[in-house]
Amino acid sequence: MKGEETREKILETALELFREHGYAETSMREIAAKAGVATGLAYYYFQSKDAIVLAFYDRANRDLGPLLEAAQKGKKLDARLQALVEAKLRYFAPNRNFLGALMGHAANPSSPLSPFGEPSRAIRETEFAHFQRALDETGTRIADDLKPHMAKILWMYQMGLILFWMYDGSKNQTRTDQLLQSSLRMVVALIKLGNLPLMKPARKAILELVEILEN
Amino acid sequence: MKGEETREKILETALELFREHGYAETSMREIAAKAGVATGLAYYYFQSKDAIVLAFYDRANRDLGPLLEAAQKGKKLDARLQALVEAKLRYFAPNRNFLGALMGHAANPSSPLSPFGEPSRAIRETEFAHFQRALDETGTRIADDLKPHMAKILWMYQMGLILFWMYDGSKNQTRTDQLLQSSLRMVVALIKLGNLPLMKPARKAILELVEILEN
DNA sequence: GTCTATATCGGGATAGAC
DNA sequence: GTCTATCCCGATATAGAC
Repeated sequence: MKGEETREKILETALELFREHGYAETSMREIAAKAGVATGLAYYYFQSKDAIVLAFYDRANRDLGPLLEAAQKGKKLDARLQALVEAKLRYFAPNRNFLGALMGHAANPSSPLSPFGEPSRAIRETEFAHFQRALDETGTRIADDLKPHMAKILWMYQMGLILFWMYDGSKNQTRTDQLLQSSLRMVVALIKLGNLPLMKPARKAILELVEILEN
Repeated sequence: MKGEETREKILETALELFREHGYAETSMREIAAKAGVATGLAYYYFQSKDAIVLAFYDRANRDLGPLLEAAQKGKKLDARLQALVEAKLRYFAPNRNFLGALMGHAANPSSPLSPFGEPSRAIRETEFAHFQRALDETGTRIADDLKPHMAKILWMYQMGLILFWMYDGSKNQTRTDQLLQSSLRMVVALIKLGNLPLMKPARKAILELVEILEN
């Protein structure tokens, strides 16, 4: 067993243990032992425990490509957005428990595990693109001033939903489903409303916020 | 009363080191050493490193009492809200660096350090009360359906601002100031707008969200 | 009740030999 | 590429001094 195979074996074992016992509760020693390698070797392939998570993000991003592709079929914006979010939640569902622990780092953009940080930039960009595509292909009309930011706004909305889902203690995360339904209606309604000329001041306010948030 | 002094000494030293080197980078051994006590004693007074942070929250809450009191002077809602938020930011400013590291736990309500968790419930409640008071004393009119939730909504808004501030890399956190200005105007405008009868459906949507979020 | 000293455990991470 | 040994950390436990 060499190189890439060993790496894969370690990653696979680590994720298994994360799912079973949680992230913090799983030690590198355990991972190495169960994978049948020395502790040092695990560190040879992954600089840190965090790095294992980044590898997981990376794989998730690759796997999600076709799934999100398939979600881009609806004719209407709300259907697309719902499909995009649901595809993601479905994919991550088996890992929901340990992902929650990781999202603890979400708020800190300088944490390597934060979805807002540098290491996950590439992943984030492909996600923006999916939202952009949903907007474009459904012919959603958006006022010129807001247009360049709308995909990012939707992405942030999605992150909020995912965050909620991770800590949703309700059975089968039914509360997340409710939230998705209600909030989605609101979001789509707001996008439509936002086009009215009389909403210009509101758009300006939102724009101001978005620009401050983006640096 | 020798005990209380030692406790204070350890807490003070810990916060100093947290400010200087960050939370994760400071060890209990260091804290004890610099405080001139045995490691075991630090654990005698604080069950864990986290417990030191909780003690800090606690003291902050006591200290903030009079400061927030003083902020409740404005005649208008926006002035009050701004004063409340600014008082808090001012108080926490010296600890901004290490607080950022702690907020990493913010998203996880089951973390003992999360501002949304059980251990900080008491603190949270007094904060709600301050927002409620600002609403009451400025005679802010709020539709009956939203009324019971408005203080909590404002509290969440404030937490968002604090979160932004903690990771605001701009000089003197000027971007936070901007964000406070722009967002505050929006919030107040929305509260006023929300009273219009034609906003009933919007209120209902918000209410739905708040109720799902509150369990 | 307050405090020191020390031993011990399992954790993340590293160095260096093979 | 792989392993063994080691380091420092947070945390726990304990024995004993005042």
